[in-house]
Amino acid sequence: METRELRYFVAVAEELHFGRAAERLGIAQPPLSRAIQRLERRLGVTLLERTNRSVALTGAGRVLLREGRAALDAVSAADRRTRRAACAEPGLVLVTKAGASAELLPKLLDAYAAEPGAVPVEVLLCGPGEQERLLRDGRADVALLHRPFDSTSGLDTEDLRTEGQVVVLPAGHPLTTEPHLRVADVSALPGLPLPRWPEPDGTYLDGPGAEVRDHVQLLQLVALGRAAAVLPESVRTHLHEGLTAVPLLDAPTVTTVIAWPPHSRSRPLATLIRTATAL
Amino acid sequence: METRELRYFVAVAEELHFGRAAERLGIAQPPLSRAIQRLERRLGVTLLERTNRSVALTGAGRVLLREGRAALDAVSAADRRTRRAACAEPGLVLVTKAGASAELLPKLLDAYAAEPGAVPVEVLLCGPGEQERLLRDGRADVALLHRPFDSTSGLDTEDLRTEGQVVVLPAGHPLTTEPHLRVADVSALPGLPLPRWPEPDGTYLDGPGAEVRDHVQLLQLVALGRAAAVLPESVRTHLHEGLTAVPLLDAPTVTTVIAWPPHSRSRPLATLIRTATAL
DNA sequence: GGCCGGTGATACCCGCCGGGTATCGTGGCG
DNA sequence: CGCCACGATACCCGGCGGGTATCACCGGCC
Repeated sequence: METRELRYFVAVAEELHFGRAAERLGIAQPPLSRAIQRLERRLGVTLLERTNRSVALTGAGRVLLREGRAALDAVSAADRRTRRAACAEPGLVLVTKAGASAELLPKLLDAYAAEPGAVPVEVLLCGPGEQERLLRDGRADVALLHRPFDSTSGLDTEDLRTEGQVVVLPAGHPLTTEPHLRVADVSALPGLPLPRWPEPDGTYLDGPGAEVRDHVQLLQLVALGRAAAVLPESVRTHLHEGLTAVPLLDAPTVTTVIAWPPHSRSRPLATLIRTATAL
Repeated sequence: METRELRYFVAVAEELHFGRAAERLGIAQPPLSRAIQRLERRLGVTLLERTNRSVALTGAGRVLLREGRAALDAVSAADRRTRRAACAEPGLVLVTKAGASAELLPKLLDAYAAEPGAVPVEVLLCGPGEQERLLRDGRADVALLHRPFDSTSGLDTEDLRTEGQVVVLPAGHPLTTEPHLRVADVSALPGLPLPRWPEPDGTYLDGPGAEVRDHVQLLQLVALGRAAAVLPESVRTHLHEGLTAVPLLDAPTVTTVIAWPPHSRSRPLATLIRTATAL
C-alpha cells in the first residue's frame, strides 16, 4: 500500500465525495476514482459503498480511515524529522496549549537553557487537542499536556505536577467572597456560562457558553463578565486585575505531564525531560 | 515520501550494501541506487555516505531508519487491520511470550469467552521483545507484557497483577533448602549460569549462560541441571517435578499488563480489557 | 413524464517513473 | 599490476499516474 493511495483514500473518506476530495488533492476526479478502485482491488476489500448520489464508508473503510491517518502521520513524521536532523541546527520544538502552564513553562525553559548541551527550544502554542497530532506527525518533539483533559494515549510521559482547580470569576462577583466553592455552584451561573471548547475536528457543540480557543481568550471573556472559567490553580499567579479565583473543592485534579513520541529520545530531548522532572 | 522508497531505504540502511539490499527486495541493484538518490534529492538530505567500498548512515539517515521503520509498521498495520476488518470473522489476536502467564492466560480466555459479545481469540506465542512489534504492525491486537522486561513505550496498558520473582533450580540443589535467597546468591552459581536472552535483533551477546528463546526451553535446561532461572512467582504453579523454586527477596517485582495499540479500541477489545482488569 | 444537473465510472491519450540489462569508474587487495 | 567487488550510469520498455471528454445513472423539478 503506497502513501499516495492512503492520502487519496483518507481524502475521499473525509469528504465522502469524490469531486471535492479530488479538488482538495489537486487532481482531477477520474484518476481518484481509479486509484480507490485499485486500492480496493488490491486489498480485496470494499471500502466505500457508492450509490450514484452518495458515498458511505464500510466497516473496513472506517478501520482504514483510522489506521491510514495514523500511518500518514508516521510517514510525515519520518519526513519532517529527517529534514530537521540534517539541518545542522538541532533545536527542539515544544508545544503546549496557548495560555496554559504560563508559570511552569518559563521556569522549564530557563532551567533547560542553563544545562550543558542545551539546544534552542522553539515554543509552539496551539489549541486544545492539537498537541498530540503535532507530536505524532513530527512537527513537534515534546509537549506539555494536562491530564485528564489531553489524551496521552500512545505517548511516553513523565508527571511534572498535580494541582487542584479554581473557578475564575469577574472581580466583584458575589461568589468571590466565598472561601471555596463546589462544581455544582458554578456549573450554571446566571449570566456566566462555562465556555465551550472545540471538538477534535475543530467544530463546537451547541450550548449556552461562548466558543473559545485558548485560555487567553477565555480570561478576557471572564474579565468582560461574559463567562466563568474552571482552570488549574496555577492560573492564579497570572491573573491580572478584574479577575478573581476561588478554589473548587470537588473538581478533578489536573496533572501537568511532559510527553514525547515513543522511540524518539534524542540526547537534547532526554536532557529536557530530566530537567523538567527535576524542576 | 512513498512507502516503496521507505522500504528501499530501510533495506539499504539495514544491509549497508546496495547489492544485498536489492536482492532482499527482489529487484536489481541499479533501480535501487536510483530510488535512494531520488529520495535524497527530494528530501534535500544526504542519508548515506558512500565510498566505493562501503556504505554508512549519516545522522539524518539514522533518524530516517528509526522513523521509517515505525512508519512502515503503521502502514502494514493499516493494511492488515483493514483486511481483517472485512473478513466478517472479527476475531482478536492476542500475543504473549511463550511459557509466560501460563496461569493467567487460560483464566482470561475462559472469562472472556463467557462474556456476551465475545469473539474468537487467536493466541500467538513469540519470543521476548517481539510482542511490541506484532502490535505495532497489526499482526496482533492485544498483548500480555511483563514490566520491566518488556517495553510498553507507545502502547496503552492496564496493570493486571504484580508479583515477586523466584529462582528456579534443579530439585535437590543445595540452595533449595533455603527459605529464600538474594540475587547475589544466584547470579553466579557454579555450573548453573543464568541464561542469555536474545537481543532485539535476534542475536545473543557473548557470555557463559545458555542461549534460550522461551520459558519452556529454559525450564527444560534447568531440569537438566544446566542452568538456573529467575522468573516470576507464578511459574511455581506449573513446575513439573525435578524443579524447585526459591523466593528471591531483592529481585525486582514483575507486573503483568495487558497492552494494545493506541486508538484501536474496538468493541471486542474493550470487552477483553475489561474482563482482564476485573479478573 | 421528461428534462436537467450532479455524481461516479469509463475511454482514451500522454509523459514519467519504476524496473531490467549492459556497462563504466574506482579503489582495495592479492 | 591486474582482478574483483561495488556503486553509478546509460539506455530501453511497459505500466501507471494524470488529464480531457464522455457516459450512465438517478433525484428532483417543472
